[in-house]
Amino acid sequence: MTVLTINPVAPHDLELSMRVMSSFAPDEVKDPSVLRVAVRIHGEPTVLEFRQRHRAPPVIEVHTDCNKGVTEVRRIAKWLICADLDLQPFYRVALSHPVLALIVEELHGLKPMRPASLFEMLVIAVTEQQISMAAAYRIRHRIVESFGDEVDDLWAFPTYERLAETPISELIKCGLSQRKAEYVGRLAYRVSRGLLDLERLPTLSDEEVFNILFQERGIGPWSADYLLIRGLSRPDRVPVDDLGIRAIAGRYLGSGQRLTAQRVMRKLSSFKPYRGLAAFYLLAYARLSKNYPLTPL
DNA sequence: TACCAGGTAAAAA
DNA sequence: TTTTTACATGGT
Repeated sequence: MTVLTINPVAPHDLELSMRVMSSFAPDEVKDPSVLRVAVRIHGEPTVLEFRQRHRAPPVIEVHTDCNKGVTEVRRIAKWLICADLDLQPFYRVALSHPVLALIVEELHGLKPMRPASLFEMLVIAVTEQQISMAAAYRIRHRIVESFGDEVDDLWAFPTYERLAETPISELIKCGLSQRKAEYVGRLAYRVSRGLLDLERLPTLSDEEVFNILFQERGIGPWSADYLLIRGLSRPDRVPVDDLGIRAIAGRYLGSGQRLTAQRVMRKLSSFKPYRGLAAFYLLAYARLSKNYPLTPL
């Protein structure tokens, strides 16, 4: 058993972040004070357990049975919870806005959580195209339980090598359309052959990442931006065609009706360069509120 | 039962 | 060049 300590950039509220994440992905969380994730450390499926020990300054403890590659464990652990993300500059911008000021106060310390790998994020994006998040989640669940690796009671997401050698017909059996199954198979193949270099993306600018992803079959503008904001936590990126964002921007920043993509960007423009974080906070607030107490402006 | 849900590529006009 | 269409599952 290895235990290591992470000191995230303050503020960081892990339990709040977990509550928001689990509201997006209908995974039953047994103990809300512990985050448990299956990842691969140098290829070996391992469970990481996160607990927040102190609030200010934030201290988070990570437990794992993996006894090799402590450096890699720390890197992935920090990556998963966005430990290095500094929310303060965003908060300073948000506080000057009547609606966001209330929301960032309510959700102080909320950080997005990332999937364990950018390849998983690619598959998440493809599965969530057009269909509901619940339907996409169920399909992904079947993919994970068919081709992933079980560790304790959790599943590590399938490797791209595994999905690259999986027949398209097997992916279709998980509930993907013919087309999406081809996208996933092709992306897995291209990553495994080094034709699509995901490792390089974190070092590139938003536009460079967007242009690389947009060239891939099955990755359109929505998916490219979805990976940028959710997979790479680029704080200014907004998947502007996103139905959820268009609805929530209408509810909190507009008339109540779903906005057009153009109007979403107009409404978010004052949060530059943190438009994506602003959208994330709006979505998170809506998810956590049974009703929607903030009236439209 | 319909219809819509955090889009995309390819066909048709 | 722009517009239309097929597509998969799950919730309401």
